[in-house]
Amino acid sequence: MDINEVSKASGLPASTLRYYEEKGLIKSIGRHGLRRAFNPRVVQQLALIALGRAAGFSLDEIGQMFSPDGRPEIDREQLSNRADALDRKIRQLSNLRDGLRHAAACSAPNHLECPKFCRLMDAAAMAAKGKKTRKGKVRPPEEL
Amino acid sequence: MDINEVSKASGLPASTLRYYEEKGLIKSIGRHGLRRAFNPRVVQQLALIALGRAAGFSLDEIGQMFSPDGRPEIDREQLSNRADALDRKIRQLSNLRDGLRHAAACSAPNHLECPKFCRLMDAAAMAAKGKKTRKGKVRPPEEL
DNA sequence: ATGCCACTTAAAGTCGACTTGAAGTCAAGG
DNA sequence: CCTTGACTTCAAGTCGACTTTAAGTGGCAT
Repeated sequence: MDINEVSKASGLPASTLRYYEEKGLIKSIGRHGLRRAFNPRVVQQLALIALGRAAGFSLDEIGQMFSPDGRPEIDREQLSNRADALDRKIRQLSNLRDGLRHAAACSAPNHLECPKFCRLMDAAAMAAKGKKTRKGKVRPPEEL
Repeated sequence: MDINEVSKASGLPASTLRYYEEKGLIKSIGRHGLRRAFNPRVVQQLALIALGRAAGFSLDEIGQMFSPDGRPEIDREQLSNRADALDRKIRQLSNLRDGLRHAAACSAPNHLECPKFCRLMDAAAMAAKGKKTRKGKVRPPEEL
């Protein structure tokens, strides 16, 4: 597959594919002249990468989870830690969601005066507070 | 409260507070010489802002949710949309977590060949793919 | 009155994840 | 053979959310 085919199949712009290759997340299997040739497997790899991004992992972290040939082969403890981290995040987002849901329904003039809202928000905030002033950005990379 | 007190109470560095004020997310209620003076209410406002960030809102979006004086007057529909988006994300992350969990336990040589892993990953990927924006159609107001 | 120093500002820097631009290469069609 | 244009590289630019830095200010203790 040439880069354009992969681009179409994966939905990612060619520039991103070059960038990912440069970063070592994927690799091309050869060249036709200048042009990269990709193994079709790369498409599934890219799906996995997108998934990792969606889960909030950085490209570097993803690079460490999947060997460049696309096989997820990291030590099971790390895998398990990731799952735990995800679990905590899920719980936090759940509280947040409930808070938003309630805020949308509740008719208190000021949400800050609604005890239910405050309770839910406190729960969500609590989970967020757990981590020390890490300087990572919380903003999710892709809209899901 | 001076900026340092707010900083301690909120856990945010003073530089961030100045930045937020510059962006119009919070405002100081006066000056003592050069130094900003804050109303203690700002601490709760900051908690709300942190929450908004955690929910995936940008600072600009958050800025639009608060009336100029800081009272949350959020459009309920937007709130509800965001809750829905959060919900989809939570489901996706849950699948991902289960996938990781399984990968940590499963002893298949290559996870991509494990049907259970693939199934979970597909489910997670599906959630990501489902909201593909078709051109020509009005895009829903939410975007997480 | 003097000097400390926590605060101030404006501007520049950082970081991740890309995107864009300029300049070059080369397989294929005319 | 020559042009075309999709690809290439490398450098620089962008964006959001801050942080850092350099230079300045002014309340307060001495």
